Amino acid sequence: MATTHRPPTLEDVALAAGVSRATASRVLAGTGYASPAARERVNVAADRLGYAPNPAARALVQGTGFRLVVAVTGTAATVLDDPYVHRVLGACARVCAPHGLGVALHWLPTRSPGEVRRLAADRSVGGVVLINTTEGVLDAIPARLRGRVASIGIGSALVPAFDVDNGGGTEAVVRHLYATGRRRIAMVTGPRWLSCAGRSVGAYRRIVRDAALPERLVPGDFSADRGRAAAREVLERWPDTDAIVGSSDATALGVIDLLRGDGVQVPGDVAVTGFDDIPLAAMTTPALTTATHPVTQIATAAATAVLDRRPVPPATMFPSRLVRRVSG
Amino acid sequence: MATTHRPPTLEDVALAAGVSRATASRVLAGTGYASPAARERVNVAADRLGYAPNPAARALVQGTGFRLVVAVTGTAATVLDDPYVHRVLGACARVCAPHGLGVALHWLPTRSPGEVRRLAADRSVGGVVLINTTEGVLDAIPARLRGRVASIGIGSALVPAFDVDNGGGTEAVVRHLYATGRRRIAMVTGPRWLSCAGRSVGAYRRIVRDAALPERLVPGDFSADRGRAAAREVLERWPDTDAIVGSSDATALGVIDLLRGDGVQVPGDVAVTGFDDIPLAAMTTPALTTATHPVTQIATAAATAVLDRRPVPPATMFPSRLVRRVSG
DNA sequence: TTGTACGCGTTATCAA
DNA sequence: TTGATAACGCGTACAA
Repeated sequence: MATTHRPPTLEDVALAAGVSRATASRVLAGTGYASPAARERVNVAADRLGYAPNPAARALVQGTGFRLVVAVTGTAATVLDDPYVHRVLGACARVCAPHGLGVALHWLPTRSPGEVRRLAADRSVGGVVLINTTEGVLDAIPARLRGRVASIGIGSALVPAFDVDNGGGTEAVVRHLYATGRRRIAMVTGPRWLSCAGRSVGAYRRIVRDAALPERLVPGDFSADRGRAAAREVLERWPDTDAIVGSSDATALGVIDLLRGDGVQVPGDVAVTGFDDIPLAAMTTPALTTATHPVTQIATAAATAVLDRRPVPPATMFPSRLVRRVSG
Repeated sequence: MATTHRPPTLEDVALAAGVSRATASRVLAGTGYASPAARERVNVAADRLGYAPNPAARALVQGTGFRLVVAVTGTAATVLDDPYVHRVLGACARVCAPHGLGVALHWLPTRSPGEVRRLAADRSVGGVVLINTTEGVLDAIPARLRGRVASIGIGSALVPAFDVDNGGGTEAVVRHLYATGRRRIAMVTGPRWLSCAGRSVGAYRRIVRDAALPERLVPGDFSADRGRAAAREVLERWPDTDAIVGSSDATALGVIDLLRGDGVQVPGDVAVTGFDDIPLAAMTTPALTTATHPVTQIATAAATAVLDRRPVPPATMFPSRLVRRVSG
């Protein structure tokens, strides 16, 4: 009873089942031949002993890795401080837990897409989940990683995509503004290099064009500070604007802050919408009208695809759903 | 050039340095004897080859683990969805990265403190960072984990604590309210089982007693919903209250929401303060007066203590600093 | 269908 | 001070 409780090894299981380690391994890994009888005995023994394979040993022999790396593309390492990234990391961690794997966080500089090769060369890396990735990064991914990479955002022939229907979401938001009487709708865009942001801009342009509304675009970068600056720019260039579409909730909050500071009523004078539905979008005053995205679900799906190594469709789209609150 | 780029192993380094694997290991691990000459040659070779030890192999032979587990105590697994937890996870991940380790997320049920033993038994666990831990959990930690556990919150003889000076922070907040003329100050507490919340309550009681103010305590649980309910309770029991101290920012936002819904001016009629300074506390209207905490720094310190295995003081306190904004 | 034997990269033990 | 060598737990050719 006082003996140190060494976790059961494959050897223990094999011994208890009366077979060789090799047979036990084949049964548990589900690969190779094994008689039904042996199969049964091994499974029972493993269950009884509470056997769990040692990921370190497995990683060592297979060179398969024991870490799932969440790799974030961005211009600076500060992208790793983003709450959204942390949320994805958390979801991945929960998927990894039952496999005995850990997760890691890695910055992929926008300017040197080849950096991803270093990840691929690291034998301790079991898989990679890409965030905010670019085509440059996707192109640099070596074939060796095939089946062990997934992207939250755009994908490629090698990399399955798990993405939000940004275009659809933006469309829903803009249509909603139109439906509630707004006719001079401006948009604060996301960073130019991010293609998912491009889809939002595309949707916006399409709708205003079809409805013969003026196109009013101001560059942004998802930050609240830039939102403030953008709002000022909008006010100066087009004083009659009656709605501003933010490309992120932080952007929208920055916009609202500046507007109210200038005595502009929200949503009375100008409606403002966000994008993403961060936890506090519901708590602000006025509560933010925005589009909500199943971030945890998406991250879970991406991580699962990487860990299961089963064939997945090249692109899985997740809905972006309008959340009507007060601001717009 | 087309050869697959196998990462350098210890063997490669030893070969390049003209010594045996054993010597190279001793030099690189910093343990055991080695002549200055050999030391030099090995280090140079390792640098040139860009050698990094394979954590899987190391974990296998030492049984030391390749994952840092962030273990969160709470009544339900949903505590793992908390943005604060994710932030700690992110900080730990950044500390782990250079060591080639991954991080994992684990729920420790409040009701069964012994659960932590399962973590200790898992050989793949290199270390544990505790969040919101209880004395029950601390007591259940086996000695085997000594030096590989750190706690963000309370500690024990075995477990060094990395904590925010909650008492000091709450004191600063309440004193600030007093200094700005508030005399009937209520407090919405945190969950009872969390001892760090207890320190805040203690600080509050001490101050109101010393200043001969009425003590007005309402139980909370850090959530915005509970904040709303608590605010209603305060309004009913003590209608002349002129300040409400929230034990978290979410609580404060819930309080503000209900107050404004009832036509109570914030901070005109009632001042409201939060605690933690979450990213959006600065963006709400009115912007939240709160206490800010270096969460990332704290998590980094805790993770570093676990990974470095160097002796650390039993308790390291981090300051809680008042942030004066608009709400109080 | 099963078992033997080797290798994965590292650390630890021991003899030289 | 150094270098063989034996583990660590697992997967897998290869032989039986």
